[in-house]
Amino acid sequence: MNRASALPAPDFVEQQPDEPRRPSLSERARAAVAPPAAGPGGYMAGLNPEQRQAVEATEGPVLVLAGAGTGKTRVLTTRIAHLIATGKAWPSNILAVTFTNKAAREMKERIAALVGPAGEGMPWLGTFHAIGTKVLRRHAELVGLRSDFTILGVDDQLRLLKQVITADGIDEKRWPARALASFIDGWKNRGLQPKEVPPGEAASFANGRGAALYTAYQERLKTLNAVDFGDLLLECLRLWRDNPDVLEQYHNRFRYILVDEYQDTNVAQYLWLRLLAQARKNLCCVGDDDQSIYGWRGAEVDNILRFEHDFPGATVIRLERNYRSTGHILAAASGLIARNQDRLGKTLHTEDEPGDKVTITGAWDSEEEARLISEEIEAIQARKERLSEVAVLVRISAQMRELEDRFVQLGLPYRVIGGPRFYERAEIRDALAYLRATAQPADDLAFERILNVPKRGLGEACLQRLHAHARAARVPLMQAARYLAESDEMKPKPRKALRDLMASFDRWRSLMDRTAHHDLAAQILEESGYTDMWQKEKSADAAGRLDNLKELVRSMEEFPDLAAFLEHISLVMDANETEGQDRVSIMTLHAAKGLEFDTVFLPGWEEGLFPNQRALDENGRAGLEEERRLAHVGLTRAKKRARIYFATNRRVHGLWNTTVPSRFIDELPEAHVEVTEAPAAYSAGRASRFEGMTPFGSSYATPGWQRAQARAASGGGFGASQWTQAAGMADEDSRGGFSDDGYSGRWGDGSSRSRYNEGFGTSTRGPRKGPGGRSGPMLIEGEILAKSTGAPSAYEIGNRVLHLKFGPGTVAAIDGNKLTVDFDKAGRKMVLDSFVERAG
DNA sequence: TATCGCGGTATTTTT
DNA sequence: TACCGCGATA
Repeated sequence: MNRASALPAPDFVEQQPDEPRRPSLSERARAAVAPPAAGPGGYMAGLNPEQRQAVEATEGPVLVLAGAGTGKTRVLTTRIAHLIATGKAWPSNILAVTFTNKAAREMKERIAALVGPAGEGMPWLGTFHAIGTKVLRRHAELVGLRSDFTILGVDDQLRLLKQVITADGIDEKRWPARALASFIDGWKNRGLQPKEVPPGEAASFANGRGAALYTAYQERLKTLNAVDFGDLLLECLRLWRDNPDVLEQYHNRFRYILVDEYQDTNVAQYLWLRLLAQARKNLCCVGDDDQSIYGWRGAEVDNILRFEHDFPGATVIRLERNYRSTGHILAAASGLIARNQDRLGKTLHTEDEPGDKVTITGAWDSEEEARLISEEIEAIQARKERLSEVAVLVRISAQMRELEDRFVQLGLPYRVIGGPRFYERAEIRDALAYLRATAQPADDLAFERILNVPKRGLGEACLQRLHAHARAARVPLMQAARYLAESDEMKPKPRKALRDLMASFDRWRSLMDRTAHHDLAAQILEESGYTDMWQKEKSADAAGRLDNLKELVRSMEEFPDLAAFLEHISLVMDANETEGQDRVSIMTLHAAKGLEFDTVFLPGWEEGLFPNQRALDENGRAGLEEERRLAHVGLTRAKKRARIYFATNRRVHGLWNTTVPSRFIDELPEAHVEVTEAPAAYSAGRASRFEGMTPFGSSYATPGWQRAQARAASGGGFGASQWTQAAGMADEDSRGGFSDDGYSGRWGDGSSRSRYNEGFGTSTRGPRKGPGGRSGPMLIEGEILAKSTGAPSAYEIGNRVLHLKFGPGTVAAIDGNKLTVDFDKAGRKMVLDSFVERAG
């Protein structure tokens, strides 16, 4: 429904690229009727002085350092409105770049709200990649492509690389395609074409074959008329450098350039912007060096740190007034980030009240941590606060599972944000491959992908044969297939399968101009046996996949034809957000950037996990600082409450490890933080306050679960300082040598750390198997009972149901709103009926 | 050609 | 522990 507006409108009515576009009639009429007003009550209303300055400094290079919650997007959108309102530029003269489709969409909406109805405004507002695509499609022939080039997803890219590697006679097991992909991505991020790769780096893959493989890969892409994500920027650079006249067109067109999240730009993007901005120099970059968390993906904090140097005479404006968080939260976050050396430095302040202090809570293990969090959330729920204002932000997705398990048991509604993107999902890419193969018979990658999906007996052997023939005859795979289906080179069975498949493609292709493209898509998925394949599959996510396919078909209606759909699909499809329901959000810290919640839970603040050992090992101080920025991002997501947790024991790759609280905890300014008392329910062991609290505590003779209780009870007894003392030795080491030694023992390799944990069993097969062991099930049972309403269930024994996590199953017994279900895959479980739906 | 079981591996992931 | 990808099997 709002997907229509969610997808950037296909730009069918573009003007000629040569001259700056004249405003359309409606644009002129609208401007005449309702000019946005800058005065009181106008678009400038409510801006603070710095924000206003950022809006009005239209000429020359401008860097807006916008701290978390300081109204960054507001400035950006108002600035665009201002440019338009003052007649300095038409919407089509403004280039506004974002990183995500979501950000682009939001900006579009907000601008529409400021300057007038949506519709044709801002044709050049979009992601780097979307705009790069648009540019390339216009000048494709100048970089050796056709304008209908396809954009490869990561999986296509990997398959292609695998082929390239094997074709070079290299053992793909020793030199995996994934590794090469990350090399190539790295080079592309830095704007390097194959011949520009430093020899030393090229040598590090497959005994010096790196650069050659990169070259071969690029050649394969050109043959296939395809590009990968990196090329969308890289090819623009090549285009503009080799064709000054084309670059000049864009200089004339883009009179003002705005960039969102500048701290996340990589070298290629920097070069891209510099080329475009060099003529008029009206470049406005908005960002926050303290929120740069994508260094590992090629983002260069340096771009923002060097801005004044790169663009001489730049105006730098700092937005430091925070409109989001209460005082203590902001002060805690500021105190933490102040420890970073590589930063331009901002001091956030708020006029809001101090509010609650940031809390720190220690838990015995990750299970208890999940329990404490879920209990707090239940309290929030009981207070009738909205769950959509609550988020749990984790460092790594592996942390999510325990939380999810817990939430499922309690019946707490949650949603996981992130995960695989809609268009990256296997079923979507398969469906797209069918459509591509139908619309573009020369699309070998697409054809190869679906040749044996669903299984039709056309396996590896058949594919090899097709390849051989295609290569020999220099024709696309599809054509080779057609030939082989008629020749007698193949055994009867596969031959018939191939012939049937080709007949199907012919039929679909003949329907293309007679059938609505979305109906055709549905028909293709049906007749190819693809939907059948998932219907037969009994796994938990099969139903979801079928839904996704339906969603895909539905979203096609928004486009005029198949070609238009395929052109835009790879860049703009978003995960279908099931909004509207009141749920707790669980996501990684990375995914949380740009969001805000009343209450934010931050579990897992432990050395090794957060800051992450690997980040430390691989990037030393820079890695540590990026982790610290991540912590800062996490804290600044909170409007009213931020709660930090750490667990003393956590299972890593299946082994139990004893952990030390994160150094970030000790780095928080004490005045704005409090260490929580354990909830009354767990105060049974209060006396044993000093037991079980250190990683090498004396209490290991006590059964695990008892220690957990004691530990929780003593929660308030030891502040950060006590921890520092208790864990002093480990702490010192971990601080000293994060890049090479001391505590370097990689997490999960107990060897070098066991000296801190003598007798404790750093890595065991489960510390909690003592008598009484897991008191868990009992407790859980109790909770389920407590929540049971006793109301008659809507289900009957024998009903087929579908569960969020466990997949399809049959109801075996009913007790109020509790169901006992025999799941096809997961076995017998007891679940709340609100967690299942009827399976058709 | 499909399936089983073994071993290796295990951050973060805007496009 | 859990998953994935590959090689050995039927």
